[in-house]
Amino acid sequence: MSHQKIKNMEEFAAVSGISRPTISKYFNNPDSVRASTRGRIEAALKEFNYRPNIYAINQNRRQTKNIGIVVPYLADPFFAEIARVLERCCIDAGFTPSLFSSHGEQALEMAALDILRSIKPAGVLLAPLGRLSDKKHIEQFCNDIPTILFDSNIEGIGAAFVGSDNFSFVSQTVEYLNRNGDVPCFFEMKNPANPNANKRRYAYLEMMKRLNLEPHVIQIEGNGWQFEEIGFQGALKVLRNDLLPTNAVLCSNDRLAIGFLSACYELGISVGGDKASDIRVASHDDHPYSRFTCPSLTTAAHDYAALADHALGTLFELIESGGEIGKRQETLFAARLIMRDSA
Amino acid sequence: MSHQKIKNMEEFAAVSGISRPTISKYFNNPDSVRASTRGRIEAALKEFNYRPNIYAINQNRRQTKNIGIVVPYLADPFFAEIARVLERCCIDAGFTPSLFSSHGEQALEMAALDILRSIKPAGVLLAPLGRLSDKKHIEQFCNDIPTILFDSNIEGIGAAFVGSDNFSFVSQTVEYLNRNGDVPCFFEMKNPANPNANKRRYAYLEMMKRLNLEPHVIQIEGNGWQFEEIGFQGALKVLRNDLLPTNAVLCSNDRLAIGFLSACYELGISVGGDKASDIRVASHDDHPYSRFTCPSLTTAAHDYAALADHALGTLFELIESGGEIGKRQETLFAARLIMRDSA
DNA sequence: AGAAATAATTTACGCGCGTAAATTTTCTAT
DNA sequence: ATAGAAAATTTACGCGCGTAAATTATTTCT
Repeated sequence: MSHQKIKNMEEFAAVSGISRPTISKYFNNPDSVRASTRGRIEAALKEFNYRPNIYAINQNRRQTKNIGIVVPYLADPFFAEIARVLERCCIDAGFTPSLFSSHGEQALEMAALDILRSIKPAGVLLAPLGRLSDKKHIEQFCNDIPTILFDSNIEGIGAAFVGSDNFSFVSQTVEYLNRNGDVPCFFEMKNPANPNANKRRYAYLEMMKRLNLEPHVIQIEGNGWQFEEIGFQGALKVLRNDLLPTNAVLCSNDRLAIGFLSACYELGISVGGDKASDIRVASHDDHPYSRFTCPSLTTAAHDYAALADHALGTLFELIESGGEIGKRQETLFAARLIMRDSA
Repeated sequence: MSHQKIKNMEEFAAVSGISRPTISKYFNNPDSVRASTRGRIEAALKEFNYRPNIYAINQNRRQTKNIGIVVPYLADPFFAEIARVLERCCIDAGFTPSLFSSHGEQALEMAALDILRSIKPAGVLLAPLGRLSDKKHIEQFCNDIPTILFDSNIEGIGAAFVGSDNFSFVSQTVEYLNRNGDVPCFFEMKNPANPNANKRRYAYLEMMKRLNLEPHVIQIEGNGWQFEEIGFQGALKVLRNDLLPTNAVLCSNDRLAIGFLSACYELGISVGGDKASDIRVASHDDHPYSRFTCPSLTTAAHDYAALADHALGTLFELIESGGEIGKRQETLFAARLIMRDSA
């Protein structure tokens, strides 16, 4: 049964029989006080259930223990998953993560950064919207607050970038599709929001050149983050008008592919890696649902854990070094090919 | 070009030529100062770009402007979507939402509540894990902080509950499946984490009784929040062993249905509302991807906006009334049937 | 045991703001 | 123009904690 309600550190110091500055020291770093003292404090803590006021702490500390995480679109399971891993790592490292989603809108990305500013985070992990981002706004933010960009790069902005090696992704899928003689065409949005999309197109073109094959890029209309719908509508148009130049389709990302497969199904076009199927489809990202598409989707997987580890590791270095980390580094992680039924 | 950096409200008061208490008043409520004064403050604000220190504000205010939002599993697009709507409403109402995901784990749900405690939110919207929740812990939290439960009810806990009328969901889908003579069987997890699952089963049984049909409940193994995988494996087992009692399957939720459809595809079982198909499948939730399954999924849709509106409306009332709102109310929203190709 | 090193205590100030009371200024209505 | 109301100012205190300096107590080592 816990005793009277403890109001502040002063009172807690009184009931625990330890001076307030020592209590304060303990909460900053439990190991900074003698073991016997620590024991007495923790005993009192059990009995009285006191927690320091986080606002008073953060007002006075030079640095908060907050880490901001901003993703462009949280309803995209890819970002939900990466956010989950990042949050966990932050907590394990003794930081308090704050998660924000830009929901695909520039205004909300800016709003998220403004709120982040106000909570004075020790550091921020930002996956920018990409093309829609207000780069000046982000640059100003990065000048004031230690920030590491991930997933979507903006040249020269942020202390570092951690993302995917898009060439690794595309080279593996292209090679795989081509392994038994199919010529892959590339299916993407005409105006992709995410710069990875452009990198993937370049990688596709480069790979086709290396393989001495003629490249075919199919660019569909559509804006925003409803990629499945965009892929679906785009695929309907392409398939109905028989605009598919080859019988192997490489989608820029899994969400487009989900729409593409849905359109194939609707039109009665069989998809699969076997000879009997009309076309083969592969993609990139290993979206959590790519296992459950019909047919299951052959794709290239991110290493979520490695990406999260490295991004946070770099951020912690940055924080500890007081915001100086030397030259801006870009780290890219390779893909792992996931072979399923669609190709 | 902005002038020198303003450090605090004192300095901002100096450069704007207005007294600090008036500035403070302005930030608490811009309409509480005379229009001419407001104009001068906002002019200075443009020029100097000052923002009050949020920690100092929250330390001294009786109430923060924070609202906590906790969902059980953010990688579930249903919760991602509802969180998105809730966040938006909070911001529009002048509050600062903080989003947390329990990631399907009791420990993380408790951790989220503990962090929420520390930021002393004006109110909290909590969608509990359900069966996995530590009810005592949640109850204690609700005793201290104005909290409204949503999606998943815990009897008697929280100031109010806002959720779905599961009978409305199930009655519509059952009736629809039965409209041309099919007898729907009910496909669900044996140990569902979410209490809605149980309500849906009861609703199914009740509806079958009313229609004078024999009910068939298929309960599959599996734990956790990987519903698609659980539905997929469960469906494989059921379909391979020919355990399907009828040719119309009503899944408890769309994520299970996504797995079910994937299994059907893999086994070459045709799904659809037409005569030629082997079975019909329907479900509940109108998951963002249910439009893109193969075939597209007939389901019952939530009214996200109404749910969010009402939950936040109730929370604001609760906050304004100082935590007293009278009797605990439970509000349930009806479903809207979405007819697609799977049934 | 005593000296040196380490840890805890006492004392005191400051962080940036909310807020209350008393006073002065400005506005509104007659 | 003048009284009364409304708004702004002045003054002052407190929130809960970080943190620094000086002092005292405790531990560690020879």
